[in-house]
Amino acid sequence: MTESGSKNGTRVALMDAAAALFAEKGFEVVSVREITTLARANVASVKYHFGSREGLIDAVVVRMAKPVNDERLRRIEELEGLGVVTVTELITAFFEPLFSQIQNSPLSEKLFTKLMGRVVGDRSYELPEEVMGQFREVASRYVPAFMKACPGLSADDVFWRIHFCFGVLANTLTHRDILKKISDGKVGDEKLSVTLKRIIDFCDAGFRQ
Amino acid sequence: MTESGSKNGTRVALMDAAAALFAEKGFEVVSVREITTLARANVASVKYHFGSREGLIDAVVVRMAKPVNDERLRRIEELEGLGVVTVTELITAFFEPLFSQIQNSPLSEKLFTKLMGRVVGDRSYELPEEVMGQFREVASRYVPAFMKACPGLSADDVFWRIHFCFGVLANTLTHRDILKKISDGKVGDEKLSVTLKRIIDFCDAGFRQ
DNA sequence: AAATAATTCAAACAATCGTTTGAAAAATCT
DNA sequence: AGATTTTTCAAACGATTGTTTGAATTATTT
Repeated sequence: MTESGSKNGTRVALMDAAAALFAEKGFEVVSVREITTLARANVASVKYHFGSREGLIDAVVVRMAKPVNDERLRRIEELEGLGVVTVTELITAFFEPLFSQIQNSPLSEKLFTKLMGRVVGDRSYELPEEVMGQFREVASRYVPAFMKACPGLSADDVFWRIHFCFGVLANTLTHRDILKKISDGKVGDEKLSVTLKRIIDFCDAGFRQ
Repeated sequence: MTESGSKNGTRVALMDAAAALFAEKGFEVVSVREITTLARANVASVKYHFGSREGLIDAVVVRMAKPVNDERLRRIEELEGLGVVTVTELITAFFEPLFSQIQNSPLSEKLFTKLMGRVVGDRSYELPEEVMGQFREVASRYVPAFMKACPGLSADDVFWRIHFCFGVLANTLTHRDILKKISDGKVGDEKLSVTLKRIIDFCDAGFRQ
């Protein structure tokens, strides 16, 4: 009944295996048996530790999204404590937490970004209410900040543009391979930090118009 | 053995039903029996007309993507025949064909846009090679045009920014409901043409930076 | 009208799905 | 140590998956 530590071996093994498989193939097409096989655990362990397959998915998503949204909130507070805030700073504070969590993840950079893209963008999967609540809270903090940073923008404008930024992010993270295919292999290989800068610049310009 | 017309009743009924269900739920989670039930056809009709479930998916995707990509090619030729082309014109020529096809679709505007978003953005589904080839062709025409319109941009830059535009589009089309949830129902209800203008403006600014 | 081809149909295929069971094993506590 | 709880396990559950069959039906051609 310990909270964490050396116990929960099977539990985290299941989540790690599930995360890797979800990243590679998507939430809907990975079976419980695939997960338990990769985790070297019994089929029934999913029900025991997470109640159901859905419970496992939710746990994986929450584990990934929680620290990101927490850092988003931490960073906007930090920004607002310093005085006037620019759009560029807000966008950076919104995006960078995604990438700063890569180090803390059991997944490789590639798999982590893919999974994150799926969490943000995968259709046919309903986000857990806990994560939706986190997004709501993040939005409730960032939207007014964006409105203050861009006088003349309505709340509608800001919501839509944040939504657009999400889209850029989600599509970029999961679909670098498609870019490679379309460009005949000429484009798509670069360090993640370079890509992140591209994203931020694009969204920054789009936001400010 | 006629090409089209009053024949192929079951065939198009299957595609219409499948398209509606794919739009609503995603490609991976719709069963053949769901489709055939909605189409009032026999289970075996999918194998008979399309070879397999995959074949049906591909047919639905091709039917949707083909005219859009055709119009994209038509419009860029039209533009280039007129002389100097601006980024805004290119982006518009790239996006509008998506929306001008709504009238020709058996789906409602809402379902059509959702399905289109899935075609562009759904992970865990591999696009048919035919459609990938179309995208390649479209890219091979638009990328040089964008480079000419934005002196100083490399091919890398252009590919990435087109990729970003795709992301904005895909996420916007399928996830208007999420925007509504996050904004507590305050944002998300507006005519499609208004949203399209938002998208174009955002991408236009992002592209030109 | 007879013959041929195209299409539909009910029924069953084997495979896999998520879940459940109840007992064995391991870990923890008294 | 024994008692108690937590965790694992093999085996099977019923349901659903995409696919296949072979005969019945419909449409087309001769």
